[in-house]
Amino acid sequence: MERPTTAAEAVAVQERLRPLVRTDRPLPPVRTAAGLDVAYFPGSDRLVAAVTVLDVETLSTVDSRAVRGTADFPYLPGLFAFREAPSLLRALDGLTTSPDVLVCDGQGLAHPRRFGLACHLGVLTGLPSIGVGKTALGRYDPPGEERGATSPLLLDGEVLGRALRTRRGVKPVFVSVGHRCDLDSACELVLRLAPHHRLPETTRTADRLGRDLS
DNA sequence: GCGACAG
DNA sequence: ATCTTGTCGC
Repeated sequence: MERPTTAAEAVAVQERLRPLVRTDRPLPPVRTAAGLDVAYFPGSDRLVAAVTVLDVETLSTVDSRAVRGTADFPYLPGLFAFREAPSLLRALDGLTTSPDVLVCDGQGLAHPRRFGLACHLGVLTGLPSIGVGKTALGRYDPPGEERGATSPLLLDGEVLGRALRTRRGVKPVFVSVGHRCDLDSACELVLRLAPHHRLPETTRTADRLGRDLS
């Protein structure tokens, strides 16, 4: 991936890659889904990028990879991908198998320039991708309390994702399309991946893997 | 000056 | 993201 030095350069990269995002078709059939997450060493820019690949039927882990690295870009809202994507791409390269979809820890189209981490990783790998954020970027009304309830996630007056209740009475997650996917199939998959907990099993296993090594 | 601000 | 105790609930 390209590695800009300044915020202005990073924005330019996003503007150039943005037209490559495809969201006009539903997610192709999915057998395996990858979870991606990054854990940091306390008080430093050292990190562990972790990827786990799960069988979506059994939710068992069929492949995984973790790599150590550094955050070579500061954390700036809207430029999050430049901090974590380089290491995550190295982790993906180390996998034995190629997952059918990437489930990313962050936003996809729900982004000031419509190019969040999930779009970024999707375009650079060519793989379908979905963004699942723990906090919203944009505004939303609380979805119904029951599991599976959704409400639109709005940014700049545009529907860019959905608040999705994966567990009754628990704060929703925020789903947006990354690449080669539509919002309906993205939410459907996230719900399948999160039968018991708030977050999908993909991000839970990746989070654990990275945390254990940091 | 004030509020917003993925991880 | 990470720093942090106890507490309520399944």
